[in-house]
Amino acid sequence: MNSDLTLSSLRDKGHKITNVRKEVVGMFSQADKPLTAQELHKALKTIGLSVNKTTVYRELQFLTDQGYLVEVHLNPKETSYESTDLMHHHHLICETCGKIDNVTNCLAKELEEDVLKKKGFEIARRSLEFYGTCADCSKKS
Amino acid sequence: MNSDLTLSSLRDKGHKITNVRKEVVGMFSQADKPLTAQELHKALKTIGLSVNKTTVYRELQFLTDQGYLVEVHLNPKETSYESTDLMHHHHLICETCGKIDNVTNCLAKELEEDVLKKKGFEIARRSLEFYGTCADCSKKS
DNA sequence: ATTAATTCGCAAATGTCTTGCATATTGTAT
DNA sequence: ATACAATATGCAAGACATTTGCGAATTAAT
Ligand SMILES: [Mn+2]
Ligand SMILES: [Mn+2]
Ligand SMILES: [Zn+2]
Ligand SMILES: [Zn+2]
Repeated sequence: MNSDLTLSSLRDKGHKITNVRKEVVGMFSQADKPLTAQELHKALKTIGLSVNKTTVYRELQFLTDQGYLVEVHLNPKETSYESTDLMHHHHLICETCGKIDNVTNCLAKELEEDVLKKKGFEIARRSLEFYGTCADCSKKS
Repeated sequence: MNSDLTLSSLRDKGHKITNVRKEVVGMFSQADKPLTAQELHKALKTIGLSVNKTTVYRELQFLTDQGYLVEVHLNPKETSYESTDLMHHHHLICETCGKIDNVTNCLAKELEEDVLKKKGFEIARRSLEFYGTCADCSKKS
């Protein structure tokens, strides 16, 4: 548990609880994949909370600044975000259907220590994504 | 050698050799880090070849389509490119000074096979970047 | 109910990247 | 050298994600 993305945590830190914040926090708690500003905006509208896109951007900025979310760059078009509460994992991105799956195994620990200490480079964070074809899409071809 | 980014290779494939193409190919051959459209545009201007930014974008698109370059997404702001001729490597990105270094070691292949075959996911390409503080910047702090 | 701090909506601006179209350049055939 | 077809280029216009300014609305505490 990296930061505890909950309303009570936010309240404890003295942050205001707005309708948008409430819903966004809920969505990230339940999300099984990274979410973009556009996706959130649409999802909020769907549940009847019509909010301005700017507000969504500001909320993402806020939650990221507070350490509740991290940016994930899966494509060059738009930034995705996910909760920092999530267990360490990497992404499997199907380039055919777009589905995003997770790998919870960590593939890089030895590599990090071995190679990077030699360079004197202190790793703060890593980004590892696999692009390819998911099982479902493989069958269909 | 993945694709041979040279003028003769381009000629052999029937592609025209323009001044811009000549210089861009040269720049990618010598580059020790991924380059962005903006960086190329500036570099071309510096050597006295004032070309429109659109042309730079189109050249990058062209060389990527032909398999000479690959996109690298180091930050959410802009896309970088590098030659596919380069030896397999990953990036060390210093978040303090912006310097980009390479790691030529690769992830344990077995791990990829082990974990991903279980998911039935066929890996086409992987993206691995480390963000942190380089040796130089560590010393200064 | 007051009030201070924060958030929201709206319009405008940024910056990257793309597209349409007319013109210029390249490589090749004559 | 000339003519031609294919391709590349410049310029203007657009598409879009993301940011910013600012006044109005909302939140939480007094
Ligand atoms: Mn994830
Ligand atoms: Mn590289
Ligand atoms: Zn798929
Ligand atoms: Zn540095």
